[in-house]
Amino acid sequence: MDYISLLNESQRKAVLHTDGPAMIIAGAGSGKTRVLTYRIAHLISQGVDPFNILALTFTNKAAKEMRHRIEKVIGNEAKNIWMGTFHSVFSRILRAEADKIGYPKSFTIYDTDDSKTLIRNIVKEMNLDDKLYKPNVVLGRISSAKNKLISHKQYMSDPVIQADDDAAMRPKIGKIYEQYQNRCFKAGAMDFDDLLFQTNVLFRDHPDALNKYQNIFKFVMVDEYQDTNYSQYLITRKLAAQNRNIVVVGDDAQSIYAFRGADIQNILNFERDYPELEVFKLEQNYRSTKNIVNAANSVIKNNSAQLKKDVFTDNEQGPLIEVIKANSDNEEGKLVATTIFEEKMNNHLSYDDFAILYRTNAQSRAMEEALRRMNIKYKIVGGLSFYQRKEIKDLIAYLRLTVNHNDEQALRRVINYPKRGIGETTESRIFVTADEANHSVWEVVQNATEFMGNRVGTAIENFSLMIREFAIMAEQNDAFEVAKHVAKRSGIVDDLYQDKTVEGLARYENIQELLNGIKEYVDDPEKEDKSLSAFLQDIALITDADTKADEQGEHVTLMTIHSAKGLEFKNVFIVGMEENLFPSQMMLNSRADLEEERRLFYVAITRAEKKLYLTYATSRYQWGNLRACEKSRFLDEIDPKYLNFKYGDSGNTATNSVFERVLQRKSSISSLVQPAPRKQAATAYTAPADFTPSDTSNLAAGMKVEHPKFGFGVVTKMDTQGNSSKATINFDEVGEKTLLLSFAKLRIHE
DNA sequence: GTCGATTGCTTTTTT
DNA sequence: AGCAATCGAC
Repeated sequence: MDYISLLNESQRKAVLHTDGPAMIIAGAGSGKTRVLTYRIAHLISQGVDPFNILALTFTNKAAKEMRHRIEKVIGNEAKNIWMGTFHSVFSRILRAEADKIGYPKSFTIYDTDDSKTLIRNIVKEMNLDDKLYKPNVVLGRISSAKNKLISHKQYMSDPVIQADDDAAMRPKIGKIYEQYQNRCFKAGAMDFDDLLFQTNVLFRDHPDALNKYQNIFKFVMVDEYQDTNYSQYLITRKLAAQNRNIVVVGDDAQSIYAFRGADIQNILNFERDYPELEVFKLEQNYRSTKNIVNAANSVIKNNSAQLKKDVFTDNEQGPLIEVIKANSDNEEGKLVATTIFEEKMNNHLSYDDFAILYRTNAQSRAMEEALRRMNIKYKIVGGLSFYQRKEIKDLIAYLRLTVNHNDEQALRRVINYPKRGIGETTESRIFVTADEANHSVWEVVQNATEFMGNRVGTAIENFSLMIREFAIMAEQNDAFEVAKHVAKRSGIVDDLYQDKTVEGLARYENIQELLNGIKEYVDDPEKEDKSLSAFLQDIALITDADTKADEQGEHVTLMTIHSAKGLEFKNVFIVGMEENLFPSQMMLNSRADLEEERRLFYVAITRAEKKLYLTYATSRYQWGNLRACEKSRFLDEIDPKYLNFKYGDSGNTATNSVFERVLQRKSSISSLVQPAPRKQAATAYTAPADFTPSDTSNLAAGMKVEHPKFGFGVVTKMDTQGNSSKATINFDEVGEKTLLLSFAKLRIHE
């Protein structure tokens, strides 16, 4: 295959560069993936062994796609390339080298929920204020420390960090970090950040291991380099230290993961580390129309910190970008759905040609509803994935515990599910006992009758025997056989089968689906290791995409802008273009944050090939009540000559776009489309800041009271039974309510 | 120890 | 509005 002729000049130069470090600055839609795949193909055609190539991507999806494309060029050999996300590649390596750093070979990978639960437990055990030490905040601190390779020891001895935490009124985070790390270690578990952190530890403390992988990975390639953090940067630097054959591809304008520790500094570091570096710039966009490319450029221009780059396109001018204003989030959904329907019909398109992008997952709801109402098939990427469902996590927890008996989070999850009379008290006693007697938790579980009462002790020991049985079975059988057995024997299947509600049935089916998935996994001829342990390792790193997105007929795609990175669609809707939503409220505090938000907008715009729609609503439901919204500042940053305002506030003249027609139709059947009048204000009462509940022991009928949520009202009836009192109160706004005085916060007036 | 009710928190993005 | 953690009652 003569792939060279398919490339433009700068692409070709980048592909033909096979020796020494290089950086490819690739603008959006400039054929970055094409360059990467062809470069790998080229290396192999030059005689490089695919086993010596390491290609790191940011998502599983990207890895899969690239492998697929390389396969097309060079055939089966592509399978032998080391390709995957940082997390998946290095978890494989850690698995092989685990004993060197003191972890079990089949260590567990804690997902974010596991981490948060563990932190919650630790905070409780340390008797700290859980209002202050919220799992999210604490995990965030720990995570960013790990991404900078700061261990808990360093964390605690660093005066600057300590000062930060002190100032935030959270001086104990270092202590929590230490506890957290110890507990993970004892449980034989790594969290996402550990996969990278421990890889660094491995390479730091075991030069032989480092050397081994340096020799394997003679050629290193990193995609989306702008999104790597320090920990990842250091791994690649170490791996490439000997051969110096490292090529990174990135676009600083598309750096959108600073919140996860990604650091633009890595690009600068890169230039410093490799003075002999060659830089290639890919500036021609092949994806989008002129209007879209230019609009994107006019947006990103507002950022101060950018590498110099000039993205242009030879594509057609294309239609203007439509800006659509709606009155509510529901109307926004309707307008989007209707427009998609009309566009598809008029232009003989497929629903596959449409994507709806939003800033936050919560926005999908209104869109889904509208699409469903119009019978438009859609698919949501991301959000709560299959593996996050309770019943799935339950079964997985059994499997995890089977493979790793010390997995604390898994044990806690299933020791009393299905119910076997091991309650909360007993559970914490297990852990306390383990701690005091200096045993592992599993030792206590196995010999529970020694430590606790006979009845509960037997229950626990029976549980441990069951897990042992699973483990023995797992030595001889593949993941599917074990999982099938576990699902039955554990009682999960029975438990779900009892529940005849719709949701219960769905849960039952989900278990079946998981089992099917495991079956598929073991039947996959490309998987060498079909053990339960290997399976668990694999799925721990699967998040959203991979789950057969493309198989089920044509559909509109819905996702966050973050998950849309690297993808492209003919028609793109960016919805929720409102202040405090996009840009997000949380990102308005610093210039750096706002610029990241703007890059995110840039990414969103450049997903579109042919036509782009930007929509916003003037009101939207948030936390259960209606809020007025203002249109996003980002809309004003696009040069208006690329825009076509619709239904805007500035009374523009009619044109014949699909959208206009939609609106006209809308007004003619307004009774159908108008959102039902909402009761406002009634529930929107918010207590004044100085609200303090009164002592209600002398409350009596006729008194005027104020409730933080229901507002003002008059007590109409008192009802005291024993020591619990109920008051019936007629509220001005929400009518009569009966409240338990021991609960209700009431302020007595007059 | 379990169940149902109530509170209060969430929403930024992901491996 | 929706969910999880918590609380109170049986």
